[in-house]
Amino acid sequence: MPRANDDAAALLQEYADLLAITGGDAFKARAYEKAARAVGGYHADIATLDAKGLREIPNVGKSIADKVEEYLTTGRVALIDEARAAIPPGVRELTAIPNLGPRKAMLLYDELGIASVDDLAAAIRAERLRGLKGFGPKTEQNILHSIDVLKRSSGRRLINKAMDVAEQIVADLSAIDGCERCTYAGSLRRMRETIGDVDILVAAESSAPFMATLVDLPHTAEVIGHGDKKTSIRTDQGLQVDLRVLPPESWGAGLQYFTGSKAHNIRTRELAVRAKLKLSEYGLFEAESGKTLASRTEEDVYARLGLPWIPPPLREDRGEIEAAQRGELPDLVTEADIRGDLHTHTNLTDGLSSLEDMLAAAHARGYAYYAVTDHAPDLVMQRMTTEKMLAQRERIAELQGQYGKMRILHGTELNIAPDGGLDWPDDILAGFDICVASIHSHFNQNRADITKRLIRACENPHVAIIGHPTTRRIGKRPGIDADWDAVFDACARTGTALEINSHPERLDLRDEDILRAKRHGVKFAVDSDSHSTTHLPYIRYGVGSAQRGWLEKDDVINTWPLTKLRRFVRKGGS
DNA sequence: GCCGTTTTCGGCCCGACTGTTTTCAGTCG
Repeated sequence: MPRANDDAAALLQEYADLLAITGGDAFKARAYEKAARAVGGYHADIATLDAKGLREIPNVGKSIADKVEEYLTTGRVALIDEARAAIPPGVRELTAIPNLGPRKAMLLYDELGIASVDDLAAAIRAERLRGLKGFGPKTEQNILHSIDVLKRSSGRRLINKAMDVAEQIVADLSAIDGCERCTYAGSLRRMRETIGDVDILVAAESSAPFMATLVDLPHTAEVIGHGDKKTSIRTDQGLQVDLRVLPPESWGAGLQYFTGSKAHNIRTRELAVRAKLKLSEYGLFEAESGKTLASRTEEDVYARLGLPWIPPPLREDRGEIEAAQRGELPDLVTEADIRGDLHTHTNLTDGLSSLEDMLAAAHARGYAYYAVTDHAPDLVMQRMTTEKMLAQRERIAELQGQYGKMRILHGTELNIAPDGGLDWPDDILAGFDICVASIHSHFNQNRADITKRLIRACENPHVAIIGHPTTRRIGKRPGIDADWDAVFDACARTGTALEINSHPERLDLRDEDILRAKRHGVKFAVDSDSHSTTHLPYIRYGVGSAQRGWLEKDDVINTWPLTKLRRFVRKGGS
């Protein structure tokens, strides 16, 4: 279920944006931004906190605690409502365009009355921005391109947002009398990186109580359609949810049908037709007699088609049918296989939680090992120093053994400079248990330079993992342009793992990249890149991507026992 | 607006890049 923390954080962030747009005190805006981040990543559910508890959240003082409390009791904050009323919502929307910040958004609104992304695109095409201070031809082109990127991703949600909604609805519907089965299907069950709408299935004799409950849920904002077999609603966050209630004997066929993908279902239906059968959401039937052959479970349906059950993340018609027919489906890695997280932060750099809190949360997840990998000095804004790093190492040595048998690894996330160089010289790097190296800037280098840059990082004997390799941010920033086949070759040759970063905004590498990299013999690390204790569970989404990339347990280095992992990290050195 | 102390106000992540400008503002990480 979405925590109140997320809603409050969004509200505080909105107020920070509004302050920045109206040109208020920049430090005040920053204060709200910092508070928003802290509330969003706070370990406790704010709905359970009193005024004093709220004040204990870092960067939350009296004024912001009062506003959060007002939100918790009334559902709104008067001051934020006022600020919102002063600026059309479309103006804030403009700042979602990369390289267009609050000042330019406000200028566009003040000078030209532009109050939406569509307005802006139209204004540029009508050449109305000519002569506007700070906007030249290059900027116009960049904005148009960015709007394009934005549009292409619009309408789809990050997987964690859709998952929160789906899991809450499944819990609500499962509690109703007469509910035999209930789960989510569709692209969410296939663990796609973004979700268009949420499909919920229920197996029950009578549909009415489920339909009625969905329509009356607190987050239901609009009823799109309300029928006997199907009801569709839109949540207050604009996410469409379709509920289908199936007779229990059709559960398996329905689940198979509504899980998709469309391409996979076309293939399974073709198989049916060739066997003189008919496959629908109600079951697998003999074409002539109409006799039901299978429908109660997915396993039955696949078996009657001559196939083993196919895990949903594989159902994209990317060769899974053929592999299933040959009995060569991969034995996919699962979340339970993950023995540790190899890329995480603390509040020593830009994390929100303390070292001790992160370790306690990692231990609670049952990890056998856990790497602390704060940023290194080249990311100047993080103000890391060699002294701070060494102090952290000492502290970790003290804490070793205090979290059951979990081994704490001292690592770092290095910054790969434009020339492929790293923050620290080799003798310092040698002191770490594990080094992740990632690109954080200069995304626009040409393909040849980026490729050389990544390969040079791989060739460093201390770099075990390339973090978020493409640096993309879903819906916000495309990935860097590299000769990936050359990079994958270098990873395989040097024994450098590629990260599958599990943060829902990154999911980097993507499933297609993973499939490609695996063919080069690359190993992978599924990491959370946690900046708060609340981010550790994101690993499930990285595992989802790994499954979509057909990875097995042995492909993922953080499923390995520590001794084997340590051998890999040494890259053939001593 | 928050924080930390120098306990009552001054500092707040800092540097680089881009596209604009003609010396810099805005944006980003």
